[in-house]
This record gives sequence, C-alpha cells and structure tokens, in this order.
Amino acid sequence: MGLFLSTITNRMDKKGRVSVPASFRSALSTKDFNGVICYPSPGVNSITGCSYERIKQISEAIDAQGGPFDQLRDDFSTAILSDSHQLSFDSEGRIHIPDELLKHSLIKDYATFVGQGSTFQIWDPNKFEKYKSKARATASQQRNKLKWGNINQT
Amino acid sequence: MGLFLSTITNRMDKKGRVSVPASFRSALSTKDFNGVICYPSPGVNSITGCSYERIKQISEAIDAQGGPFDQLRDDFSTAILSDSHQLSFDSEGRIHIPDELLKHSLIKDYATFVGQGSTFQIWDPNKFEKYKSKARATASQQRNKLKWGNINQT
DNA sequence: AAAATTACCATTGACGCCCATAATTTCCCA
DNA sequence: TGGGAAATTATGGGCGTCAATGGTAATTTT
Repeated sequence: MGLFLSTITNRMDKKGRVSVPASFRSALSTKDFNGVICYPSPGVNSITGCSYERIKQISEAIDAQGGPFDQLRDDFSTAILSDSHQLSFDSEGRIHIPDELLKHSLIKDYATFVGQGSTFQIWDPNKFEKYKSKARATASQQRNKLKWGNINQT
Repeated sequence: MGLFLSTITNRMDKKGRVSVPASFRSALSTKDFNGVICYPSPGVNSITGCSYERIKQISEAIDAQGGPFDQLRDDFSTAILSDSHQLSFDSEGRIHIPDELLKHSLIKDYATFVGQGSTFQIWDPNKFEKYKSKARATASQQRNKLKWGNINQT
C-alpha cells in the first residue's frame, strides 16, 4: 500500500471537478471502491482524504474498544463518519467535491493536495501556505517528541 | 541494506534528468518502489535523498505519535511528508528532479551526489565545495571542543 | 422543462519508455 | 603487470502514452 507524498495543485473546473493526482489515485483504488473518502479536517479549513480501507480499519479499531474510548468513538462517529463522503473517480480520475466540503475548506479555483503519509489533505493553495509555516514551526519545536530523532536534520 | 558512500557528480540533461549513481541505486530499489524519495534539506541549499523504506518508517513513527486526528501528528506529517517527492528511475536509472527541488538546491547543469550513510544529499557542485570547506573548518573547531569535553567528563 | 448529474470525447503538454552512442569500469589473459 | 575485450554506466534524443483540463451529449431528478 503506497504512501501519500508531496504537494500537488490542480485546477477546479466550473462544474466543481478536480483531478486527483495520479500518484494518489494508485494508492486509493481498491477492489471494493474506486474513489476516495473525504471529510472535513477537524479543526482546520481543509478536507482530509483517505482510502476506503483506512476508514474501515479505523472504524473497526474503535468499535473493538470499549471503556475509555467511548468518548473517542462518539466523537469519531459523529464528527467524522457522519460528515464523510464517498467520492468516486470519473473515467478521467476526477472527483466532484460537495458544497459542504468546499465551504469548510474555502476552496474555490485551485485545490492543493497535500500528502501526509497514510492520509492527505486538500487545501486552498494560499490557506495551505500559511498553515504550512505554522506546522513547520511546531514540528521543529516538538521534534524531540518524535521517536526517531534526527529525521530531518540536513 | 547498503550505505550511501562517496561523492559523484553527474550531468543534468535539458529535460531535467540525472543519472543516480549506480552504487546508490542498488541501495534504493525495493520491491515496493523502484526509485528514490527526495525532499529539500532543511536549512541548507541541497536535496536529501533516501529509500522508500526509510520514509515509510518515518511515516509510521509519525502515525504512532498520536491518534489519527492528533494535531501534532498533522503538523509533523505536513512539515516532513508534504515536501517529499517520490522519484522513480527510468530504465537507465535516471530521475527527473521537480522544479521545486531544483529551486531549493540551486542545481542547474551538474548534480553532485554526496553519500551520508543512510541518506545522501544532492548539491550544485560549487555550492557543495563551499559548504564542505565551511563544514571542515567548523568540524576541526568542534573537534577541539569535543576533545576537551570528553576529557572533562567521564 | 430546467437543473443537475453522469458518461463520453478532444486537446495539449509532460512524462515514461525505448533505442543509440559515448564514456567508464571490470576483468581476464598474454 | 599492462593492455584490451567485455560489461556496466552515463548521456542524448525520438516518440508514444497518459495525466490534466476543457467541453458536449446523454440521462436523471424535481
């Protein structure tokens, strides 16, 4: 199963369609479903995308737990699952982004796909630039919390 | 898994392709992906290259950081993974370096591959010479400090 | 019937794949 | 040990395919 890497910006057409980057598509399509799962990213103005496989696994993992995870399960099912959309590719590999997600992400003319390993996000290009500088700052501050050490040292 | 050693300079062609040194290639190709992962080296004008395996491990380390919806996980993956590019070898073992990375590294006609053990860097030859002399100077200073430090400690 | 969605088709520019040649390196034998 | 043949690597370019984008026709919905 491939990772989502790099940042690619594509154009929205008047009908509200965008091409999902080909490199992402290959990591997304499964036998079950030829498309992508999208939901509003919690807390930030972007859309999170992932494979059907992943949302299924997370859902099952949470169901399997009880007790202290009740709250998490609640949050997850209401906040994520209820707002999730199954967006299938057209024959050219494009998706149609629903109004609800467009509104949440403030995307208009261009959509920036941002690889995050096992998931990705979709941003308005300008909004993403701002967010990225903040993320960089936080990441380098908290770098020691990552149990890897000097990943991004030169 | 082999190490990246020694320094090799190859020519960029007009299409923006370079041969990855054969000795590096053997350490890079895996069953998952026949190519190299590249990202801007933080803080310096060069590109860092590593194997797909390595970036996968990094991605897993980030995932282990927190839950699927953890903000810090989000910041880490944005800062580290969104600038990483998956560059696959053509049949002659060349890669195409994206504009973004060319710009960051100031590479134009020649690319110098510098082995650093588990990763390597790609430099403009001239920039690398300058960097190296500075690094040497610093290193010999540091060496003195280190020596004293070691003696004082223990 | 108007609006909205879905399925198809067309263009263009970039990229992957292939072949050819030049420059190295390796290796074998005189 | 040198010298040269063979294999590997580096470089250059042509061409076909595919990704991205735009548009039109068919189909459904209300």
